[in-house]
Amino acid sequence: MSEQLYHRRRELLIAYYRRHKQLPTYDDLAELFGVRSKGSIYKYVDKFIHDDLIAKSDTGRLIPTTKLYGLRVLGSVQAGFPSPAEEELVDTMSMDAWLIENPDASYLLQVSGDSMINAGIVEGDMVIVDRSKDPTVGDIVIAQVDNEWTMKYFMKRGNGIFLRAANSKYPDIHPSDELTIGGVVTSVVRKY
Amino acid sequence: MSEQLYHRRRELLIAYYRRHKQLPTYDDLAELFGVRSKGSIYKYVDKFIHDDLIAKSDTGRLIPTTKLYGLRVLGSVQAGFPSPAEEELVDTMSMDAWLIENPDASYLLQVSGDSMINAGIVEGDMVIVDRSKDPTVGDIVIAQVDNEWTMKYFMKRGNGIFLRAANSKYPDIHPSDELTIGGVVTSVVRKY
DNA sequence: TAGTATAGAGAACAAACGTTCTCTCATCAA
DNA sequence: TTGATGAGAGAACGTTTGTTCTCTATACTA
Repeated sequence: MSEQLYHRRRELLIAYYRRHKQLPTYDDLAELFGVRSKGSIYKYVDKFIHDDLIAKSDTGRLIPTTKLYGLRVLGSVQAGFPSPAEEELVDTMSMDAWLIENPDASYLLQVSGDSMINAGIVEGDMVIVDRSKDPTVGDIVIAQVDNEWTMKYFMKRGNGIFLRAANSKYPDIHPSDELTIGGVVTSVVRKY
Repeated sequence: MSEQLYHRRRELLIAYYRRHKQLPTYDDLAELFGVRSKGSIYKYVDKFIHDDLIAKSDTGRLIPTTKLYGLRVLGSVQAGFPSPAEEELVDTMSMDAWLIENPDASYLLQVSGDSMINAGIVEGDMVIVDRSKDPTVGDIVIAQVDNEWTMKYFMKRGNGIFLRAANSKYPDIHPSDELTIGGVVTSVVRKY
């Protein structure tokens, strides 16, 4: 089969999954490729499986692999990363799966203020907060202080715990009584 | 139906989709819920659709919605965000879809070095690079200098372009001849 | 030119799938 | 106790879906 045609249809398949978050059936693929015969599609699916783009369930339905929905990882800057053209031999990974360990207990929060600037967290960033994790010293936590929610380092001295900003212009906060923790920041995401 | 039972099965459905990246069939759901009757599942699916967790295709197959695979967005720190308990009326979004505009032209890179520290990008961060975007002044780009790849601000003076680090201890780089750009950094991701 | 390989058309079939109904059994209220 | 409600069992159905085959038309090779 023509190499360009195969590549184009491969892109069509990926686009389909990205849009529908579900793999097409053989009939859908036939329509997507502009082909009337399911038997022809069958041969294509074999190639896709051989390329590890998709897999098959027990009943023959198509299921995606990371290569289909993930993003290519090219290595490391300043270590001389492989040319973006060589698309083979590279790993792929999904942001969603990588960033979020406990999806049910996690939520997103937009950052305002500059109290965590030395930790590389600036206004407008999104942080992913895991409510199910117990904070340990040095973790960045979401905490309620004086009826307001803030993001601070979780610290300990002796038996007492206190909060510290990653910005020297803010003083430490020593909670008078109980400290309500809204979760531990597990990742930071910024979009330009 | 029992509220706890419904909630538990709702979680089972979400977990299934996260693990398989594909929605179950009615038979799969029956096995997942420990129920033998497909007819019973049918009523559950109606509730899931009513909750906007899933939808149906023309042929009755289940397709996911953002509520199923997305993450809850709770608002803004320091603006008094809603209690993590109120799970209604909140938006959901998918990291993958939000971060990556051109999946085919994007790739991931791990950051080493401290040249972008003032831009809030530190060693170990992952950056998402879009190869299809043209850089404009002020963008953070991946560029090849002396056979090495670096991450720098893209700058212009008059007709000439040059690169600037977000760390005053590194000097500006004025490329002698051609400057190879590997893409524009569109987002930064950090995991603790 | 003759021969070969290959993509697609098209039909056929068994298994899987969504959908609908009826019936049973447990729970709860009056 | 009686009646109502609702979840699940189970069977039945028409359709969709994956799979396999045969045949035709086209492109390429020698």
